[in-house]
Amino acid sequence: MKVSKDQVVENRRKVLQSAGRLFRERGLDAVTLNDVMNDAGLTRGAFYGHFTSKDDLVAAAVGQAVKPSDGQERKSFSLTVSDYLSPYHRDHAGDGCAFAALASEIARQPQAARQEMTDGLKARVELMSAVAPGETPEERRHAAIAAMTSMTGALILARMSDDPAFSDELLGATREALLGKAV
Amino acid sequence: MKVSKDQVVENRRKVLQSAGRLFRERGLDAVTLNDVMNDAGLTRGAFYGHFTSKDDLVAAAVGQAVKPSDGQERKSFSLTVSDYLSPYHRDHAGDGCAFAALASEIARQPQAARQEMTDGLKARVELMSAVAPGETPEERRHAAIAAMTSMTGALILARMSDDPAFSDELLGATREALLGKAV
DNA sequence: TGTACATCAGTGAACGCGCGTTCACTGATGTAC
DNA sequence: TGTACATCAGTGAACGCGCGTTCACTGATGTAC
Repeated sequence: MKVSKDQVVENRRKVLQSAGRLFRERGLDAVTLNDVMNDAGLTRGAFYGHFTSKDDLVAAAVGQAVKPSDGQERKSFSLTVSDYLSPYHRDHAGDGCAFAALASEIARQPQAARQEMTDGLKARVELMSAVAPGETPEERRHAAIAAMTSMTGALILARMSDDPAFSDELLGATREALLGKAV
Repeated sequence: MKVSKDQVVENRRKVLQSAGRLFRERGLDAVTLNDVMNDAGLTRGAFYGHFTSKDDLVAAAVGQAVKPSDGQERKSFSLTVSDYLSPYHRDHAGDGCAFAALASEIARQPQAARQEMTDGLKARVELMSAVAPGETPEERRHAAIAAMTSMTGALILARMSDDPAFSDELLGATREALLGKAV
């Protein structure tokens, strides 16, 4: 049955939110359109009213997921790093960093999704450059990039490891390298 | 038709090699058993004489792919980092680092594959600790881990980026952070 | 404002395809004598 | 060493399943008067 215009907007929002969470939790291929639509409270057939294909959904969901949430840009460098490399973040991929959860798969996706994620990463580097250590803007930007690549790699490898102590060690050693032993 | 015992061993080796390369190039889900067997010069039906399932192949291929090749352990720290973060490595995933290519997907695979990769990562950290900078063994081990997480993250994000200049910048800034500006 | 009707978002069954997996068969290997 | 036959790695057709996608239909919305 037809629904109100507001409901259409709300439904699309729910689909994108469900897709963003499920993709980050289980990966792109393991999540079916049925999974996404049911999670959003709709049925399979309604999908093509909102998106033209699964690829289209992936690109839109990634674009949404890499958009920095409010408040993120206000955190200090050391707090950003500590939160990112926390066991909690490792164990909750669904509402965590989209780069760590999806970058490998997005690398093999069509152009649209890659561009969404690339733009999101550039924006994140910009934000982080404002709080990263360094004397000059160039130094701060490079420190921001190095921090992003370190954190993403550490989270990915920590999630892969099936040995909890080793997983913790990966996070800890990476945090030390970025912040020094004191923190 | 039946083949000689030597040929059986050789065929299994070829299948593992093809799987390792194709998985790293295209990801686990995008590679079919048909792809792997054809690449190895065999047909689909022969697969189950060598492995019990695709999951079984994934675990075996990962175990093979993370085994350090000869000569790798003899490289200096700075050469290891420079080679790893090179555009060539970024653009040739098939015979490159299995952690960067597959860790995200292996995290969602059954126990066997995760354990193979975790053991491979532990071994790699050990090897790298021998050449990593630091005064004490603990410092060198932490430096080795920090280098591994940085390099893996940088390669993954550089492969994802659809902007070549930005991709190069990710590699370069990470290399500088690990080796200093001089190198 | 109230009513009649055209619109169209959502439903759920159906389709086609490609995948992992199975299996009856083939014919070269390797063993028993 | 030579020969007959049992073994079994590989073949390729077939199966069943689940996926992305399509479509005829439904019924609430929102517009025209």
